[in-house]
Amino acid sequence: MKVSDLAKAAGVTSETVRHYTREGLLAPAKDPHNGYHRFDSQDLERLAFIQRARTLGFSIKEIHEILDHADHGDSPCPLVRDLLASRLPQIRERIQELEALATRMEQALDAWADMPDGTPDGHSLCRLIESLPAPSTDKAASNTAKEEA
Amino acid sequence: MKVSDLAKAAGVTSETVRHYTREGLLAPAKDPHNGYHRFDSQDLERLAFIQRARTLGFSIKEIHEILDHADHGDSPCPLVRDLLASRLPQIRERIQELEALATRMEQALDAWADMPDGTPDGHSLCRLIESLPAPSTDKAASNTAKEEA
DNA sequence: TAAAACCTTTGGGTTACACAAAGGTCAAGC
DNA sequence: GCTTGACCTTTGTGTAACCCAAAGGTTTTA
Repeated sequence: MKVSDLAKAAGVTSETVRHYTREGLLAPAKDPHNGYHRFDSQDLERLAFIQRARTLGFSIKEIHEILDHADHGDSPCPLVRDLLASRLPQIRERIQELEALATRMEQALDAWADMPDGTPDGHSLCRLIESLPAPSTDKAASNTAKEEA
Repeated sequence: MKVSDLAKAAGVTSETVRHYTREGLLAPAKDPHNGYHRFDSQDLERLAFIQRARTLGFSIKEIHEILDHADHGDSPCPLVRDLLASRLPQIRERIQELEALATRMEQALDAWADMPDGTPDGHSLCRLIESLPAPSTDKAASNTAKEEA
């Protein structure tokens, strides 16, 4: 199989396949004649494995470790369990943060009715935002607004 | 105030202040003698505004737009409302995804008891992961495992 | 056989900073 | 006055997981 064949079979883009290949998660043979990558059914299984691991929240680097273990004949399962166990509370925490964020957003929208769209007057840019509680200046806390695309 | 003074007053790092300055969110005067940035109380207010906006999930680029509106004498409030309204459902969706992720992780951990830590045999890397449902190869769906640090 | 479709590698873009390096500045103590 | 340490500047690099464009070779197809 060529790149796009594998990509289609797994439901990802060719770019993703190339990315994993660059990162060493997939190690296809190369056709000596034209330099094309040649993937086989094992690569497809491996890619399916990667996709499943991604749905568990594992990073590419972690999946790399897991695959390395397996490639060395060691069971990666204990590693997988440890990673899951340590990641789960972080996910829960992240959910809490996002729920708090959603709540703040809703409250802000609800508060809209009670506040005029004041033109900035040098003291206020947008009262809606300025009426929020000040983010704690405490180093320890505050991880509230991490967003991704 | 110098960089670190402002940073301390707002509870952020000096690097963050410099970052916002580079990005144009803050526009301090420069001491012609030594090239040091000079921030005043308005910059502190502006920085506090930025922090509050961040807690609402706004990106730096969005905050830049909001501030530009205000700097031009226009009320940024309608913009803020539109951004909030369009972002909120995305946050809700993200929460759903993370909850589904947490559930999968828990189920995986629960399933541990029923599965041996098999050494990889060429057919199975880690049965725990391979027993997961296959990620849909459907282009439309599937955005399950976006993680950040 | 020529064009369409696909392959390769290389390099840049995305987010919001953190961090290191190289070099100038400033406050304090001796 | 001078050394030292703390702080300032700009510039460049790294982060996560890809996406996208460019330049140039290959394969397939009409």
